[in-house]
This record gives sequence, structure tokens and C-alpha cells, in this order.
Amino acid sequence: MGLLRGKESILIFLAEGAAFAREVKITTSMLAKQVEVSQQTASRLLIQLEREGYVTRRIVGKETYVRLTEKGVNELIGLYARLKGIFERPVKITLEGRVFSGLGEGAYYIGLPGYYNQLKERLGFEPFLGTLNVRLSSSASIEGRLLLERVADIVIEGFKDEKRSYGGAKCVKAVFNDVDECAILFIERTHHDASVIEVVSPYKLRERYGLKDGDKVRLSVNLQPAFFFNNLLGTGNV
Amino acid sequence: MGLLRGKESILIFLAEGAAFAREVKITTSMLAKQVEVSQQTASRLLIQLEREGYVTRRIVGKETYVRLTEKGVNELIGLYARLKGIFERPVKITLEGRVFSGLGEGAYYIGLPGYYNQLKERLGFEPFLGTLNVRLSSSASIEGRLLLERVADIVIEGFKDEKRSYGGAKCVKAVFNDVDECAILFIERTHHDASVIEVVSPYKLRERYGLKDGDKVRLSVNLQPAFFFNNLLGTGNV
DNA sequence: ATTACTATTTCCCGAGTAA
DNA sequence: TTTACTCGGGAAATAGTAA
Repeated sequence: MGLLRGKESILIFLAEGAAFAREVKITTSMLAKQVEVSQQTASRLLIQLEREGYVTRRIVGKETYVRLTEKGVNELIGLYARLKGIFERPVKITLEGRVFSGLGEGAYYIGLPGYYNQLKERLGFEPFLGTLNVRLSSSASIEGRLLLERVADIVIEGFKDEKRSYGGAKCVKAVFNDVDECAILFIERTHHDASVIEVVSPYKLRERYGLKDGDKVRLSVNLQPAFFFNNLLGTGNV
Repeated sequence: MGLLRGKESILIFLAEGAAFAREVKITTSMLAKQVEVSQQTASRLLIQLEREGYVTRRIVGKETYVRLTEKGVNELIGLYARLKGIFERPVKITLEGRVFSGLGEGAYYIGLPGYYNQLKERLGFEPFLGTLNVRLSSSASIEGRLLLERVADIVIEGFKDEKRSYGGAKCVKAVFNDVDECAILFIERTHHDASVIEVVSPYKLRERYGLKDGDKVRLSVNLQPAFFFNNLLGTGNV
């Protein structure tokens, strides 16, 4: 199991024993157990690592002391830096699509105090009374939408009044056309399919950008990677 | 160069292209260039990665789209976590040795205002007027000492008066016998060899611990790893 | 241009075993 | 016990090439 091969495994195992700061006493058979190879292979790999300049070996009688060289440490640091780059860099997800006209219910729902007050508080801006409907124009955008829906972290709770009950929703903050703060709204029981998003903004976006039906718009979301992976993993569906 | 083999390299390369969040378009020949194998090998490795469940491939005409599966992402996260454990954990260096009597100059030098004031300010305690001499009793401790000397970050500057000039020194904060705050002093031009350290403390340690010549003592230093590696690397002498 | 098959070579693993 | 050699089998890499 696992993709790491003998040599890398040995370097990592040695580093876990702080072999960068001091010599570490080892036997080839315990090394073999750790990295899941035979004793013979562990011995050979250690010799190779020494020849290639990743470790030094000092043999005193029957005991062997190993430590990482600078090259060995740098190898691991380089790998660590690459992975850090992957997992600590914000993940930018971009959705592209075209504006279309809905039934105008967005304005009605957002205007309800039960929604409006939550939106205002949790989005950090006063939402314009209406949503911009966008039909996503690529499968990449649709996939991105599905991913964002699972990762959306701003929860708008449903509520009831005398007449009926109103469902909940989730949002993520996004950037509209690379400039304006906005949020993408994921409504729990919507009649829209996965190719549609609704955008909430402090502005009347149609006016601000002179948008007509069919015009292209772009939404981008920056996710903190730790957050991203926490929400993504363990769902069986990366 | 480098220890990573084809498969791991491919996973990392894909992750660098954010293939955990979306499908990434690739060709086997550019993949081959990236991971430094032949095109044939890149093709085979990609097929194997798919069979083993690390990636999914989607082939559309002549184009191939690849993305990491959850298993693939977890593989990388696991590796990242191991390396993080290595490089973010404090590095503890312990020196052990036996007390011996010096010439008593320690008290004289520390009492000089030119040293005393710097020590007090930079160590954060009022040093007792004297140093405890410790002869290190193992080669591991001596090695640790050499390492600490290179990494010591508290600088005590030399100075002059009418009669003579006084050399500089470096210190690291340490813990004496697992309890008391102290510092290990590395004097620039000392007559001691590398098996000896001098300990500065707010207390008269001989009294506080009832120490006689020959008694064993232990000094430990916790180094922040980032700091540790910054100071250690690039010196050609890990 | 692609991908990926087959054939060949090269490399690596581990059993057996010496020291 | 150790370490580490030889050696045979098998895996992995590349060349050649088809599609």
C-alpha cells in the first residue's frame, strides 16, 4: 500500500527519527520492517543512499549509525515545499456563464425580513433586492458549482410564518467579473438544475454592468485549502 | 535527479495543477517531460494509477482529462502530514555531562558591566555572577554542542576599555536538569575545547542543586524547526 | 500530432548464504 | 545475532511502431 518506494521511505523514516540533527542507530532489519522491504533490500538501499550522497553511515563494530546529509535534508525539504505549495495555496474556482431572466421571485424572497436580515449579517453587505440568474456555460463550471455547493459555508436558515414555511440556503462569497464582492446562493429546494446559479450582490448588477440576457459573466471563489480539503474529503466524492 | 519515482511525481504534478478540484487536460508526452520518463512510461504509469484508483481518466477523442480521486488526494495529504510532522515539530537537543571547576573567571567576566548588561537584557533574567562548567560526556552531546554553537542566536558583543579588549560570545536559551531556565554560553575565543560548555543561570546552580565536581547534569534546548533548518542549511555541513 | 501495444533491455527485489 | 554478497526471476523502462 502506498506509493512511496524504498529510498524515499527510508529518508522520511530517518528524518522522523531526527536523523538530520544527529546520528541515528539502526539495523537493516528494523529498517526493512519500517519500509516494508526485505532486510537485503534495506541494506542495499542504504548503501545506495550513501553512494548517492543522501546519508552517511558510520559502522562501529556491529552497530551502524546513520544521518542525513545536507543533500538528504534538502531532498525532503524540497518535497515538503512542493506539497506545502499545493495544500496551503488558496484554491481558485471560476464559474462562467450567461445571464438569463428568471421569474423575478429572487427579489421577493430576498426582501423577506426572514432572509434579508440573515443575508445582510452573514454576507457583510446589504443585498440588492434581486438575484442575477446565470446559466453556466461549460461542464467545468457546472462541476465547479457542484463542488462549491458542497463547500459553501454561509448558512441561511429557513423559517415559517402564518401562511407557509420558507426553505434554507447556503452561500459562498465570490467575486463578480473579477471586481465586485458578491455571493453565490445555493437554495435548498430550487426548481433550477445544477447548471444555474443565483448571484446576490450589494448592487443591481444588470445596471452596473449594463447586462442583457445572454451576456457572459464570471464568478470566482477563493477557498482556503485547509477548509477546502476538510469539506471535500471523507465525502467519498472528490 | 531526485528520489521521487514516476507515480508519485505524476500525482504531485497533477495536484500542482489543482487536479483535485477539477479535471486537468494532459498529454502523455508533456507528462513524460515533467516527471522525466519516456512517453511510453508516462502512458503506462497513468494507466496504472487509474487501475489502482489514484486518478480518473476521461478520454475525449484525442484529448485526455485526468483528475485525482479521493484516494489520490489522501495519498498526498498523508505524505504532507508526515513531512509536516518532521519539519514543524520542535527539535529537542539534549547535552549531558559532568560538572567541573574552572578557574573562576566566569564570575569575573559576567560581572563586567559590558557583559552583564547585555546578558541581562538578551537572556531575560539577571545572571548569577558565575558560570557552571560542564564537560560533556558523550560524543552525541559533543556533536549537539557543535550544532548548537552554529545555531545560537543570542549575540553578546565584545567591547574595549582602557586596558584591553573583551571578545564576543553567543548563547542559546536552555533548560537545566529539565526544570530551570538557563543559557549555554559559547565564548568566541575560549581556551576550552568542544567538549566543554559554560552555563549561565539566574541561580547559583551548584548551591540550588547541591552539585559537586563530577555530578551529572543535563541541558536541553528546544529549537523551532524553521529556525533550525535555516541556520543549518547552506553551511555545507549538516 | 496523439495513445498505447509488443519486444527488448535494464534494473530491482529477495532467497540463500558467507563472514 | 549482525551486514551485505551473488544470483535468478520478475518487474519496470524504453524502443519501435500501430492505430
